[in-house]
Amino acid sequence: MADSNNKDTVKKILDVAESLFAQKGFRETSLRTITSKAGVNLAAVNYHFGSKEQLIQAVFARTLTPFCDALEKRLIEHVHSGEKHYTLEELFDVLVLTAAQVYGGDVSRFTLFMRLLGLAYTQVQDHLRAFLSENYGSVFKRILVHIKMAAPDMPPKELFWRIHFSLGAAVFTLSSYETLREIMAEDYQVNISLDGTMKRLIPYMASGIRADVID
Amino acid sequence: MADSNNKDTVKKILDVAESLFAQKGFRETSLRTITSKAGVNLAAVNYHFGSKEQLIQAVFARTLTPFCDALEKRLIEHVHSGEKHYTLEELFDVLVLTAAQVYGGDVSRFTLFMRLLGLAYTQVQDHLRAFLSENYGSVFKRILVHIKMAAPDMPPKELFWRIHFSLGAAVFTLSSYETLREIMAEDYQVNISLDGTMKRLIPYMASGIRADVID
DNA sequence: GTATGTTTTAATCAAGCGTTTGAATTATTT
DNA sequence: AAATAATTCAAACGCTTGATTAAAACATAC
Repeated sequence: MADSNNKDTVKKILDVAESLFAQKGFRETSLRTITSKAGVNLAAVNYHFGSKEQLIQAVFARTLTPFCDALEKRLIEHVHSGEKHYTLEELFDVLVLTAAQVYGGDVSRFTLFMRLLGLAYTQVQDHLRAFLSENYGSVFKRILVHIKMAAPDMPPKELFWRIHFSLGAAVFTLSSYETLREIMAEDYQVNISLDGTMKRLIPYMASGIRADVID
Repeated sequence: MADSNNKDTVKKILDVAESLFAQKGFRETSLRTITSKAGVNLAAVNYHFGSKEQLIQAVFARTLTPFCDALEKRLIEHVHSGEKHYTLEELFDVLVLTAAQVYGGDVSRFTLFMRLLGLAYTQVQDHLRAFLSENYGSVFKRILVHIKMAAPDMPPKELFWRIHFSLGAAVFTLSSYETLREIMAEDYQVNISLDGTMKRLIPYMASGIRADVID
């Protein structure tokens, strides 16, 4: 079993696929482009992953699994610690911190992945949606519980909407981060960081969620 | 010149293409699917529009042109009227009203188009981005001016970010409106309307944009 | 050093794509 | 009614796609 070479090929494919999927989308990235750019044979994808669909899922799992595990651990620990509920800002901070921890400072890979997450919402990949909800749905539900504790006075329906508004703001912004960065540099002569962008998102989302309910 | 039949074919193609593009994306919708569903010949697209790319642009133009014209007219009129600047809420209301006017109550077509707008951001279609910015960039800039008047104390960079956060919230929410509606009905036994959703977006975005700047 | 299982390779397959073509059909003009 | 222009049609073209195959190369174990 040539494990060293094996892992090389698998990793090379995952790296290139992640990058190309984020740049072009799933459908518009061919296995030929991936394998040639990774310097491996065309058949390697089907050999190591089974199919293109399973490669897509593997790309998500590689990042999502450690992130969700780390996040779940933090959330559970906080409940067990007996400390006060998170505020919205604290909760969002935990998300950002956990993301930073998992990515270990590799900003461009993080933005790449946020783009992928955005694509997962907008591109038709039924197998992906099923895969994500099956494997990571429970963590999402756990976050929901913490948001509800942070905004106890908000009517549940209203809260539901505003969480989705926030999700949209975050996914949309982070997935088009590279473009926005360029515009920012051109129009405002300012270089912004990903960290800074996420920090800016937090007060926006928190304030939006807490807005007065008119109804 | 068989104009009546011509317009029929053109309209049939546009209707079907709009719907399919919104459901599946541009790349994953083939001309064969469009033409067969529209009941016209495969070659009709290339005959009437020139290419698939130009068909995509035509789908956007059909809705965007009347919308932007109507919006521009309203904004200019308000400036000339000498009344006070719009508040953020009033400005967003104008956007919603104009959209409703252009769509004339056809909610499903409106949400369809919002999905398309979301796709335009996330799918790689350089020709589309160029087409949109060339034809509708001036209207976008005009809206920016009004937002700046509505939030005069906000530092321009911060405002820039928050506008994009809001754009993300709106596009994301409205483009997945149908799905959210189903979840809402299931989990909360409530039927929500598109109008109601947009109305809910307004205080969220306005409050988010006005959040305290920490810097 | 031979045997065994794993990985890589090049070639090929069937299917789907956007586009083009030239003839047939339909509508308009004279 | 004849001539002309616009539209529709079926068929084909060249190309790219994901997947499969059988042979070659490689690593590991005995």
